[in-house]
Amino acid sequence: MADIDRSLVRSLPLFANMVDAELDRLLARASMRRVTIGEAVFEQGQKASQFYLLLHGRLKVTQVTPEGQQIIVRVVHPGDLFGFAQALQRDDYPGTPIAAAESVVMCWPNEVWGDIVEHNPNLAVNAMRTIGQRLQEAHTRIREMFTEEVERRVAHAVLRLMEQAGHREEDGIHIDFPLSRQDVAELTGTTLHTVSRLFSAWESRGIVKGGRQKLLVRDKARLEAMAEGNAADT
Amino acid sequence: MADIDRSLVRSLPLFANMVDAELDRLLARASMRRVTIGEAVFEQGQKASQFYLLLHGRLKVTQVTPEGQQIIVRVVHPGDLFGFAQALQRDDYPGTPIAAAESVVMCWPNEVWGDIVEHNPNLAVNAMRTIGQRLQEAHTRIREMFTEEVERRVAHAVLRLMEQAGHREEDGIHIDFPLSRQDVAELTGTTLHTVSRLFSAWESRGIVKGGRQKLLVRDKARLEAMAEGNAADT
DNA sequence: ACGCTAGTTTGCTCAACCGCAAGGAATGAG
DNA sequence: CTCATTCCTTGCGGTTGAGCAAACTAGCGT
Repeated sequence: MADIDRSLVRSLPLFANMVDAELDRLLARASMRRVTIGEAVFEQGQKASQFYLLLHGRLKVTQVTPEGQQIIVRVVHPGDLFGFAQALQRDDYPGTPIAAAESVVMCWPNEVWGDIVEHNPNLAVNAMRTIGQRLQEAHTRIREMFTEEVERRVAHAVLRLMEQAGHREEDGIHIDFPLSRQDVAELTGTTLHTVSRLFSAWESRGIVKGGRQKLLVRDKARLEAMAEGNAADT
Repeated sequence: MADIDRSLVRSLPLFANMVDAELDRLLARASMRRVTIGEAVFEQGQKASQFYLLLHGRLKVTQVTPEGQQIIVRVVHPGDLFGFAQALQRDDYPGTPIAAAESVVMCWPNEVWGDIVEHNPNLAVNAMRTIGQRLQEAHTRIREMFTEEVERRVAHAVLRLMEQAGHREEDGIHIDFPLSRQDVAELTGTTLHTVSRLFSAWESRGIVKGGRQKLLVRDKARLEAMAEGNAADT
């Protein structure tokens, strides 16, 4: 297999305090894979044999309920680990990561995980932090679901996406990957109808500008005010 | 400080593969504390200086929204770690654990955590599994919130409590700690009114038997059927 | 350039569930 | 034993947002 360049991953916080030699040893065992839009990296329920790192692109992790309803559990951004099911004491993958944009992932066989933890406790600590943050996020989301109305939830979700995937443009901040109304609905626990209505209302007030699988935030401050529940008139 | 007996914690999965000497060393640095009903072990937002293990009793971890709404993030059962905020890259506690029953907790100063991870990667791995499971749970809950109606959510919550804190009795399974309607509401994201109504309806169908801060599941099968969405007639 | 498909907008209707309000039972304190 | 507190029950509107249906449009392939 072709060598993988160190520089690809060196800047990631996950590998921040790892010496070069160690890093190279890790990369030697990795493989890479391109994933095209709409393709799944692996499938929910499938036996977990590898763990992954997203290098480039964007993934949405979906789960399907027994009744067939689909929801988006989270969005994977470049630099995030995902699919490390065996670290979580289960042998199948709990969700399906689908490419929302052209993506490149890196992966290792499960056995490598044990070695990493043994030889490089630092990395283990980092990984734990990552999971911890994810847990925080999940709790935040639960709290929002419990206590907030749809409009505020959607506002929060958009703000979060903006932070994580926003890209400054001339007339606002653009979310950097194809994102349909349906996606936002599945992220916030509503229907695409409601999301569409909300976006329309916001657009007429000049807060955002929508498009097909596109979203541009023009007035971050007003959006934040709405997320905090300040009755948004005008 | 009085020595803490090894047998107290030996049976916990968290310490499963730790040698006696190591365990003793850990216990030597621990302190213990009794918590009475309604008392908080620590407060949300407070600076995190220690991490904890619940030995006996039951805690409900609450969060308060900026608007003052309270929700129960999770229930801590004996043997669970909690309040290990610094492992999650934050220096304050994200929630307030309140004793729902007379409880006994064990705690260590934060510095111990680093030592543990260094000297005993096994424990770190176990801890990570714990967090991982918690993340799973959170995702399950999110999915339920998104897709299920109140009745099914409450059914699920009750079933989960039953698994984790159920105690076989003559005419059903009793939930082993004081649990008000309000608590259930805060666990499932509804109001106590709705919960009360549901319990009444269930009781009249012989599925559960309620009481003041008490709940007895008489017909687990029917409850499960309801949680799965099978229209519950009769 | 054309049609096709997937994504989007919008209107209408209806049920679930919350909020308010008022009364009722159980537990504990004195 | 009595009172007070806390928890629980139940009724009644009112809203929110889901569900259904139908038209619209941007972009893609041929």
